[in-house]
Amino acid sequence: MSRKRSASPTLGDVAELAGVSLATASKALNARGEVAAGTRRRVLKAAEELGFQHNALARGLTSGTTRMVGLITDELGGRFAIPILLGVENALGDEQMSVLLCDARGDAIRRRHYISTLVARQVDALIILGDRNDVRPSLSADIPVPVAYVYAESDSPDDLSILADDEGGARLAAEHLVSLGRRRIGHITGEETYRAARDRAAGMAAVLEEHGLSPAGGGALYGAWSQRWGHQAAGVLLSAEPGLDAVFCGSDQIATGVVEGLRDLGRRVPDDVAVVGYDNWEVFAAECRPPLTTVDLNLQHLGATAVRHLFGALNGEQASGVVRQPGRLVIRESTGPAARPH
Amino acid sequence: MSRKRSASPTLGDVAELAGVSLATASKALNARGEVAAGTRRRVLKAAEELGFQHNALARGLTSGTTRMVGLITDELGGRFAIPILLGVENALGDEQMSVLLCDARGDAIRRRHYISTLVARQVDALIILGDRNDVRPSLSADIPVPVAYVYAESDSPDDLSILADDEGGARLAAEHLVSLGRRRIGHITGEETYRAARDRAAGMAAVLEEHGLSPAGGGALYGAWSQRWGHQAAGVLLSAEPGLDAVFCGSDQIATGVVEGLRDLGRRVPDDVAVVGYDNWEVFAAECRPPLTTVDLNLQHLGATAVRHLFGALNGEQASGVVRQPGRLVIRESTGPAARPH
DNA sequence: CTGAAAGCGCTTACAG
DNA sequence: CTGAAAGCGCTTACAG
Repeated sequence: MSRKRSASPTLGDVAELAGVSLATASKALNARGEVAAGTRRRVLKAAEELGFQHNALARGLTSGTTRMVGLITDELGGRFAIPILLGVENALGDEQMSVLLCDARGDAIRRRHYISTLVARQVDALIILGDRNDVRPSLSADIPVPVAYVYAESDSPDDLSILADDEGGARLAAEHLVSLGRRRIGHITGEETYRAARDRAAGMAAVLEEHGLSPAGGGALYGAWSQRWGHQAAGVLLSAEPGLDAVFCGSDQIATGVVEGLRDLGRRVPDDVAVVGYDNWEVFAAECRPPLTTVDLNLQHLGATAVRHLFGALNGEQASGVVRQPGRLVIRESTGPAARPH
Repeated sequence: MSRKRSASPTLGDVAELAGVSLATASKALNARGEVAAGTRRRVLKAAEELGFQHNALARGLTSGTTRMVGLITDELGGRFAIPILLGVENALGDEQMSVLLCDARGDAIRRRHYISTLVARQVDALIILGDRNDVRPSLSADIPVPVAYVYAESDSPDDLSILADDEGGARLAAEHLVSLGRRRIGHITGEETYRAARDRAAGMAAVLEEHGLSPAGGGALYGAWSQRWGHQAAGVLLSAEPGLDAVFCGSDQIATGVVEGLRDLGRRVPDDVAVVGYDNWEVFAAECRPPLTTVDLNLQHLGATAVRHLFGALNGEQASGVVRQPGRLVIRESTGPAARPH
């Protein structure tokens, strides 16, 4: 398999075979219009015959655009990077663009290094993906191409940040529970150091207040982003609030633990207690017994939105500020109509 | 943020500032040795001052190497692509190389298209990632650079395939259970259409036979790669084999369902029944109650191995055939010492 | 040790 | 409509 890179046919070869000049061959292949139909046909045929492919390097050098976008992630292994990356890749594919991927592994030095590597590679634009939704220092200073910050927010108002609406997502969940007639609603979530956790708690608290309700257990229970914590916290919440009739969870993993914990304590889901998750992570949400009603942040769409804005910027449109993209509620059985009317 | 790509300094600018020729500047920066120390210093200083970065396009055009590797995945969203990708990215980063990522989404046309795009972009090598470990038709015919097939096997012996040793991984699990004194060992796994499922079942069956044991329930129970199936199959297996004392599962997801199913039927894990998973997918394996003993296929290492072989090929080493990389057993509480001696 | 020149493979004014 | 020429930013023999 270690064939040497065989001399691939060049535009010169095509021109020769077609009996035209380099310039004409180039114009014909690029459909620049100013070529006779017959000539064009001959060139196309020659290219076809030789299996000609433009050398992207040479093309980039002359045209000034590489049709490559650099994507820097913080933590590819994390849960958020992949769906966003997928959305980016999809959107770029539609435009015949490619993504050059770098994983900074949460290291600032490495991030700077990758940025300059990508710039040296002449990417047309850059996407900087965060693994949590906190605000972070802008990195745009030395970047001569458009940049989009996705998921994590840049602290500079001159930058473009594309964010998921965590507070709004939480509101959807809470409104849903309230509309189902639930009144004693608790919130079990992950680490308080995450803005995601705080935003979701805030969204939920706001809805409860609007409806004149107070949070079951006195407020959000912060802990870890794990099933184990959910399982444990379910017990804690239940002793604090025996009349508990709903729990909104900060993640589907937590929700899975909560559902098990409630079951172990003899509560039926959703009959006694309705449960809502967050993330719509299929392997948890769909496989939970019962399957979870949850909030889908539409991360894939987040990536696509970033690409769209970047294209805008490349076309000279102004691109800065914060775009906050709404999530949606996915309703499954864990909030099925309550058995007990209120 | 939508600054135009400002005229980045070129090598010419550096040469001018340093008062030397283009050629000398190039040699100085590339440490080609044949430059006076003082000159070299001046050039370096000038480069530093201007914030000079080589234009990778121009460099690639003249040097014939881009230091980019194309990576084509089948299904980025799948469970296997990410760890492997991470391993590749890591290994490449050490060599100052970048990865150009394309997701073919399991579409053959799209795969072909991406291959030619990547070749046109002059990648130095290509990695083709499969999302299941089946054998697939070689794609190397039109690829003028070294190619490594990872996770899925190419059907051509001239190609290089880097695979996980699924049968060996299953043997580790089965040997572990037998060594613990378990004798009535069942196997619950995913879809039989997956070679992964068949290989693992075969590895387990071989070990049982070597020890003169026959499989609990009469043989592998094939189903789906889900907790739900695990939960259900646990019941099936238990009625077929009431004396069941161990289950080897085809995935951690399945194992999670099995553990729950056994608990629902009044069996204690590991006291009554030991359970082994597969994948070492942390969010399941570590969060299961009890945490799962499982097989880690070392996927990240698979990616690194592919990169190493590819570098070998770039240096003219012969690179073809199948490399099968062993997994390892991760022991957790789900196989803790049996309470009942046998 | 240094530099002028050719060349990598393309595109794009500019003449004809 | 067609083509000769310059140029993109670099590297690398080759002379000096």
